[in-house]
Amino acid sequence: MKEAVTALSALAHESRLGVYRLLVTAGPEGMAAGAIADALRLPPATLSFHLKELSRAGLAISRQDGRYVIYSANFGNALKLVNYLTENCCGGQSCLPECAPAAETG
Amino acid sequence: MKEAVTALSALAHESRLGVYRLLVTAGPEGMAAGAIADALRLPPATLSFHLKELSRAGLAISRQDGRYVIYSANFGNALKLVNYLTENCCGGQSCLPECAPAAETG
DNA sequence: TTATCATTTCCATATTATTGGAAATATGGA
DNA sequence: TCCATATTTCCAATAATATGGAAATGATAA
Repeated sequence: MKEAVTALSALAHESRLGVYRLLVTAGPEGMAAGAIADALRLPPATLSFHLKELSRAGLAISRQDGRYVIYSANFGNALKLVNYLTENCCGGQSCLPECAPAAETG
Repeated sequence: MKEAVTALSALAHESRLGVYRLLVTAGPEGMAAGAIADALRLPPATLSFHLKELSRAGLAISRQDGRYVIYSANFGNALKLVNYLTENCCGGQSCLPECAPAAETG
């Protein structure tokens, strides 16, 4: 529950939802922070703040790649959230199948 | 997008997420505000505030029934939100089927 | 080491959300 | 009408969150 609230709070912001959706689209290879900033026209400090929120909430993962920090969506946690929201939706059991996001890493 | 942020904000609170899940469990017949307050041990003014938020976000629907105001989950919008979050998750198309919540009303 | 680029931290400010008691409003019954 | 019950609005105190420039940190290459 606390986890779900944290994840929902993280997504409940126009910039962060934009970042999250961009990362979902980018797939497992992810995007560098600077590329995200360019795409969404956010100042570095502001983006960094939002990326930290998404990471803290378990919705984004970062890895260092040279001078760049690459962010990618954490598909597993995103789907845990979706399942949590739809629990009991269709009479007790989730109406959603497990989603298998592309497993290739990088 | 604005809609999604509003819905996520509405769910991004422990009390409101509790109310939403209670309503999902209650199904289309819904629950009176007082019964929700009892179940979650929330003072009337506080619950009213949160119910208004959920309604404003399109996640709950209210109807008057005598002296009671009955709230129920808006399954359609909840699933629109879920689909929005998982768009492009599995390579372009949603990996979720349409959910058909019990259609009986009341 | 020095220069350069990428990202994060610091910080003060501004904005918005949350809380719940008390009063107001709405409904139905006697 | 008058009473009891259900819910909402009012309000003011409190708390949490968002913003972005400037400075600091981290990483690489020459």
